[in-house]
Amino acid sequence: MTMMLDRAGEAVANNNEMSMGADEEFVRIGEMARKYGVTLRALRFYEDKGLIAPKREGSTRLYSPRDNARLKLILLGRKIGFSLRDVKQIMDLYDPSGPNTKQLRLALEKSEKQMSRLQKQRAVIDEAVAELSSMMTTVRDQLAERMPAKAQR
Amino acid sequence: MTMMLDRAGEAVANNNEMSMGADEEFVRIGEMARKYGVTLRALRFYEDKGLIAPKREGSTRLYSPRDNARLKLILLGRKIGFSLRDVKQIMDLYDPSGPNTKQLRLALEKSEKQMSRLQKQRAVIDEAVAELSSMMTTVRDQLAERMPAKAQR
DNA sequence: TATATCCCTTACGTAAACGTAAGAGGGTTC
DNA sequence: GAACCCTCTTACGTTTACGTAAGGGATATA
Repeated sequence: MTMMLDRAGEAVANNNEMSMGADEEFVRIGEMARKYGVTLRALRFYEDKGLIAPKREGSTRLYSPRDNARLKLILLGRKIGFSLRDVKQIMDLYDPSGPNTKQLRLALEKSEKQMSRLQKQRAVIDEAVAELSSMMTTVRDQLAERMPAKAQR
Repeated sequence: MTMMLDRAGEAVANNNEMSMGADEEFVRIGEMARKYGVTLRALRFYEDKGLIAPKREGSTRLYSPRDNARLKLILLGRKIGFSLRDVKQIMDLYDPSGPNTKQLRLALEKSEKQMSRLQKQRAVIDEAVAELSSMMTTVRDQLAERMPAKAQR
């Protein structure tokens, strides 16, 4: 039942760089997790799926601002119901030196499909709600019948 | 890709009872499947899960009108988003000789919970739709920027 | 008898996104 | 130096409702 993340300490204690160079922009997995409200497992999972690739310091992951941006995109994708595969396909098209037209087109295409899926889902849910509430009425009535004129709660 | 059911013939051909007694009310799995638009696998699965228990003639399943009613309930349950477990728990409370108050209560309780789940789901979907459509607008704009004044499709 | 239909059981496969356990390696602190 | 805290890898487990394949009877028609 422990589905919470590690609840890391302030992670201020662990800082290997004595030089304190201009690399405060890199954060480790724990901070990343807290920052975005995801678990360590999730971050490693995304990496495993090729969605993000933090640099390493030994075996420790270090996330750059760019990695932050990628994670934001991942989470946005999840929020709108994209699968990780979808997100990856779109991200894979990213080219820092170009208009990224293809990427944008794919994103738009997938978005349209997702939009219609969402509409359908909502329709299904609405139907379910309708059925359910009519059923509840029926059940309540039946319960009422089976009860002497007592408190109806 | 063959997710269709067996497309059984009219099942009129196979009728073992020469006597033609008053048992036309019993149907075999194929007819049952067609009648309710489910697969044979599904029917067997429900049975395996203890949701329905057709009588047997040898090894062949024979569904009574009562089994029909049960299946209807199962499908209704599925439609409103109940799990098969939920449906079973409710069905298990059925007592032909009684007011079935407990059953009705449980059904109502589960219904209320399900209703709130559905509401939440709808909220999530609505959020997703909102995010998605704003994203689509952005993407479209970016695409427009990257295009000489050509056809916008 | 060959072919078509229907039925049966057993049992592995599937999808998605992680959860969770196990065992172990640093660095820090009291 | 024991106790913490953070991090790592490997790898099996979870959820739900069937899909699908394999191998085999039974019946009925051509």
